[in-house]
Amino acid sequence: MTTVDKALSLLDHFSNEQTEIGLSAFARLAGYDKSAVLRMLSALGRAGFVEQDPQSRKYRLGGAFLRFARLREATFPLIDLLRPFAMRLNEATSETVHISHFAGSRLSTILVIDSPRTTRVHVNRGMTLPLNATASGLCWLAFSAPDIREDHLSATQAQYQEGTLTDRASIEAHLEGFQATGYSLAERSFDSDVTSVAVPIFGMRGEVLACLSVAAVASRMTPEIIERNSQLAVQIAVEATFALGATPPSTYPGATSRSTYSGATPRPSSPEGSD
Amino acid sequence: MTTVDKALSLLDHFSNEQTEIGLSAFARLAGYDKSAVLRMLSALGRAGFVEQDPQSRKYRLGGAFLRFARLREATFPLIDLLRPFAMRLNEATSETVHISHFAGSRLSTILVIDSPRTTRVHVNRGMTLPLNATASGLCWLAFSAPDIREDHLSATQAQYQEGTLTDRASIEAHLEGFQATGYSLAERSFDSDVTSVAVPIFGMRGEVLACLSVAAVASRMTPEIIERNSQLAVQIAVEATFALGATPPSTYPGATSRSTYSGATPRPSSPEGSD
DNA sequence: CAAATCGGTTCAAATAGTGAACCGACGATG
DNA sequence: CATCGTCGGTTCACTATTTGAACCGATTTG
Repeated sequence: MTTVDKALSLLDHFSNEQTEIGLSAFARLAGYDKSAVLRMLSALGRAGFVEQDPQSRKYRLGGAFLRFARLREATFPLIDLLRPFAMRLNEATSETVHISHFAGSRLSTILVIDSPRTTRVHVNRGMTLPLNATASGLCWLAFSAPDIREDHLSATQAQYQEGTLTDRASIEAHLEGFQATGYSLAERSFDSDVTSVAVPIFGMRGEVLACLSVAAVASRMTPEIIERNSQLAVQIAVEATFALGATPPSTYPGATSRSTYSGATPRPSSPEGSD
Repeated sequence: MTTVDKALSLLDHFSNEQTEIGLSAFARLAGYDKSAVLRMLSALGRAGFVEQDPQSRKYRLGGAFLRFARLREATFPLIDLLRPFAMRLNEATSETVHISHFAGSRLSTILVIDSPRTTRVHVNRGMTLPLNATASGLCWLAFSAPDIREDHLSATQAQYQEGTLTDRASIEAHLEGFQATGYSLAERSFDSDVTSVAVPIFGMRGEVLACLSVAAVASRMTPEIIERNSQLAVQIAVEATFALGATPPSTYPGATSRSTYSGATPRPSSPEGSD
């Protein structure tokens, strides 16, 4: 593990719950020596990746991320390209739809379109999703390369609800089922009132670029509705994969539904777009 | 300069013009050894800050920036807070308004609201602005701390147009003028058809958090219009500073116009927000 | 007011980074 | 179709950077 790895891993300790961290707390969290952490934070600060609150002397994420995120979307406009597909799925299901993306050893939500219903699931943009407890996480595991899957299966899995999958054998059994059907399902597994399905969007090398997910209040999700929503999701995800210039792997069950492709109508970028 | 500094400085070679860079090109651009660059890029890749195109083997910015940018805005919602002020200035002037932010040794545009007119200035979100040639850059220099200003004045300044300020003496002379009036002015200095004014928004320690700028087709910007737009900008920037919980430094000329403060109405976050 | 904790500094010891040389693969060029 | 140049990536002796225990003064806490 290089010094750069250590420095960058410091950033992983920031979260929605923990937005500011002091030097000593950082050293404790990361398990590095205080002087080492200070040197790394200074370097991160010089680059604008962290900044220090002048009052409290605590560190928080820096403004450089705004620039780089913009540049990243200019380079590879994932969110812009996928938004219209998420919107179509949202319209077709009237449920909250979100897209998550794996980067830097986290699966994180990059786009959310809320359900129009009065009772609906709220998903925070930017939220990190556990791989074993959410439909998106299980989807990512199921359709990723075996060696990548192995890395994450060997880690211990947190239990969020009674029905959360935590032991390796049952997770693997479910993953095989998801590979066969083309979508993943998580019933009251992360949140006790939420049932979700998720489907993979593939990149040009057959890797899972993102997961498209429908999240609904669990009581609404009868087997029939689950079936209908997942079919819609599979179909739209396959279209999204094609729109990205990729093709789903031949092993992907939804790949046969290419005939239903009716042309995507992505809009370039929301003029009102935030950030 | 630590290894972390070097690794992070690699990212600065990405731009809107250069979105993908190969290993050897990187080594040449950065002036480091190829093996060192490879090691640093690998570390950046492990953290999701760069990713490699599987075909061309070139490197591009990674997906982790999406997560961190979101987290940064959750921690410190600069863009969300400033958007309503930029919109008010846009409505009051009917010109393109943009806000720029200094981080990681770059001044970069974080928010743009286009003019409604048929001839208007287009500013790219995410664009890096030269300090000596734009109203925003000059504004940032004029109202930053002397030692920070010194660092950037001692660097050589690029010439973009005939009238671009490049020699240190005349830049400093202009900065003094801007400090006296409270706003900066750049006439046909970066783009030959654009004239801009910019004003500082201050943070809690009196530092320049962001610059608010009005950019217009140069032929429209008569001295009277410049005067009017800059007065509006100063007034709104002072309000924005107060809305951030800060107060402009007592030396700032616009600070006296506090009486005109009529209450900010920031909306929390655009539900249609992109990214 | 004493004890604990904070952010930050120091320096000898230990570890990680460096870079010239080298590799096979690929694409132009003669 | 052989040659040359360049590509991404690897190796390893040499060397420069990182490490962490001890220490500092300033706050915070009991």
